[in-house]
Amino acid sequence: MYIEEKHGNIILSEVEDFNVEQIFECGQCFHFQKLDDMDYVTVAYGKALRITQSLDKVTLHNTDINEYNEIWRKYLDIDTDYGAIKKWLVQRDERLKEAIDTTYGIRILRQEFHEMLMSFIISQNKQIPHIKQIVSAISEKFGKEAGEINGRKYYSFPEVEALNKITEEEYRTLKTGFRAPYLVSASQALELGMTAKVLEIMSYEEAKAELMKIKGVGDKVANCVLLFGLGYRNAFPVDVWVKRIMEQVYFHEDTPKEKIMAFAEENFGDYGGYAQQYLFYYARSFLNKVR
DNA sequence: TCCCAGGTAGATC
DNA sequence: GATCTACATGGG
Repeated sequence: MYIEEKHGNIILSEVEDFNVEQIFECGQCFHFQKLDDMDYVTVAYGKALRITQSLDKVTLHNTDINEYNEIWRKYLDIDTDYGAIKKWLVQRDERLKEAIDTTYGIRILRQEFHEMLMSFIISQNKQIPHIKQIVSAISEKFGKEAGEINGRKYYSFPEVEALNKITEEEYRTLKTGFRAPYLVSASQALELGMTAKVLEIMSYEEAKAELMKIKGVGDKVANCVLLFGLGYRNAFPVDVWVKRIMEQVYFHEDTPKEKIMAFAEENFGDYGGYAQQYLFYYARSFLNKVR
């Protein structure tokens, strides 16, 4: 891969294992907008970024090499060798091949911890379009301006300080329903010093236990936060879709979540998070059509 | 009208 | 311990 700064953009050439549509549509991120085919805007770390792709050329619009190195390089997981990970997973288990061949261009985004915590609490028992809608409503009402692209303003997810001013009633007016008190308890935990820095130095089990002390954070939400917001790439969130696809591919019968998680830990190990995301997106693309 | 959605807490057995 | 259910809101 080559990087150059040109006309106020950062251009990545000869990019491998990268598909901007798959990266944003695969269900890991709720804070983006599709402008056109292979043309997306994402909001993270206080900035809005337009990303376009044509074959193996990826353009990060209106940014520079400093910002790339400080934010987007890690956010887009540029330094991880996905070719090697996919090869390892398929060698380990041939049954992953079809899912990985279909969703080949996913990258696990490194998103902000506090946003992942709040977003995945919102996500429970909700469909992705509605989750996106609530995340952008919260951001527009309580976040800061993160940039203007094609005449539209984008807003970052509120920082901890701003989150703490949101009442349960306000969360309810934002259509979060029964999750409103959960969101309040999560923002209190953030206020009391639960940060990415603190959690990152813990073991996976310790960090997960810490997250699950928050009311409204169970096993699945905790694993999503660990995977997408804290860098624990062994985390394997099991939701209805992952359960369905794992049952179809591996178990051929109704199987408890615990058994699925144990299987993933045993077979996918440190790469469980990657396997999970390939399977999740494949399940949503493929099982939808079969039904 | 009924069922489901990137689930979890609390009750009940 | 392992299951059952209520929980807001929206879409098919």
